[in-house]
Amino acid sequence: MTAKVKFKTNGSFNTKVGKSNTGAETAETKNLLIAELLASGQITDPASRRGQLLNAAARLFEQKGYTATTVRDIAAAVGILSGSIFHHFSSKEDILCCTMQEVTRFASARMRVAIFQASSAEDKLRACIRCELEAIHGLAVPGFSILVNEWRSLSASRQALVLGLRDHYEQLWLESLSAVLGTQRRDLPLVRRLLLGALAHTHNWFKPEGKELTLPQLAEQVFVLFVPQPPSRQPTSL
Amino acid sequence: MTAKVKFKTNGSFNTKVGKSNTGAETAETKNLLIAELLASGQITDPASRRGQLLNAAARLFEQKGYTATTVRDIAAAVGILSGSIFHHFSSKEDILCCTMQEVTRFASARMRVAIFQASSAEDKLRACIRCELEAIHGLAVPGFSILVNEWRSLSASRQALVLGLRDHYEQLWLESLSAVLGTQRRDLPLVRRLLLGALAHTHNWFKPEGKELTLPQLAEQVFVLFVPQPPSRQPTSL
DNA sequence: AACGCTACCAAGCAAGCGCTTGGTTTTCAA
DNA sequence: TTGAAAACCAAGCGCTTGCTTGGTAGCGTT
Repeated sequence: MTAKVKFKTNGSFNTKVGKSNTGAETAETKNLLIAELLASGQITDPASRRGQLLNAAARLFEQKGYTATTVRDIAAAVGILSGSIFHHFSSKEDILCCTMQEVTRFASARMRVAIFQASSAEDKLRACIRCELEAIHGLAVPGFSILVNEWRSLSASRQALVLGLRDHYEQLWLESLSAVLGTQRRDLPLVRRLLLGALAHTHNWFKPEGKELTLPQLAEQVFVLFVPQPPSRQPTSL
Repeated sequence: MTAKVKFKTNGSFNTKVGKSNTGAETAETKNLLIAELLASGQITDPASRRGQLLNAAARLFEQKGYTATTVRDIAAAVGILSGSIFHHFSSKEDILCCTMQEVTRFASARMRVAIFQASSAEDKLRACIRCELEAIHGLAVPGFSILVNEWRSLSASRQALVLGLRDHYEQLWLESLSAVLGTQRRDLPLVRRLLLGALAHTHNWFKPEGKELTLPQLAEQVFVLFVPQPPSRQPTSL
């Protein structure tokens, strides 16, 4: 279950990165990431039928919601009939569960790489925030928002399957937070939950294509708000 | 549309309040609030059939979700048959829309009273946070969470109906925030959205009946985190 | 007493749902 | 070339859904 996956971030991903440590990864590094996950058996080949179905499901569940998406929709998206789906998945809920698992694995790996590429502790946290925002708004991890929105659609037993993978993701956050806010702070889990909640909720109001507030700007604003700034930078009215 | 409702908070609600300005209201003040809203025609009489249906729908939508709740469920909850519902509402979506409107009106009025009862600007903001948390976790405003969770289930035209009422609610937040953080801060709308997002997300992890972290404690933690504290209270490692 | 109105019941319709079944095509290794 | 497994189609089953229809009981007004 808790397979010990040693991800090869040693020299593969930090080659093409220049000075912008908190920047988004290139398309090449993304493909490299997918190849790595594919080789380690963590995700399904997107070229296979099963992979096509999972990608289509992720997109449809994100757009229309789980219950509003029919198995006929998913099947039609890849050009097969609805009945044929059940040669790949045992049920509709199974599709949702598998989608969530692969999305979680991909998002975790992506964040791990982003943290690795950043140098300072502050930039690592910035990378996390930016990573999360990009995922939430569909710019990097298709289907990421269903992890929040469709959680209730999953039965308790299947929730447990995804929850195991989610632990690792949240651990990455905790480490990044503690490196900036200090390991002795006892409210780190609380801060992490509030921060992730604030980020998740941007899904309802922030539009990344807007010119007024770009995603990197939003990320920096969030960083400034959650991390106590040194008084030299902070304009105080006292 | 934007009816100017002059709520009589002059002397009705601040009589029974002692020193705990950020505390929850008593059952009496809640009933008074309902009576006021009922008299001003903002909500339906909970004793009427329509009111019973709206309350049942709010509870069921919150528990099971909109699509998972059938009109037969709602009808059975008040002891009538499913077909009879459509003498009170035009459609199932109409039920959701009306529920959201009344929930929004009630939550707005409740927050207005809480703000009024608090004295200092800091305590007014604390009251807002506590109000929101109590609403989110079903302790004060049944059906409040569907405003977030089931927003997508509403068509755009009906969303507009609820959105108009929501504006007022968010205005209350902005005023409370600006009174504490300063009116000159230009990121107030952003802070409000991040704060509301963080609070909304507590729905997924915080359990108000837990002994380890009570709701008032959580509210205070959130307040401390979002409002820059004076350096005397803030333990700095520098 | 007759009326009209509201609220409700009993029954069911049309549509859509997840999923099954039996049979056909495709794939690919031996 | 052959055989078997995997992948898929065509059809539809059983069920649930939101909603409709025709009729009726109750109630207050005139």
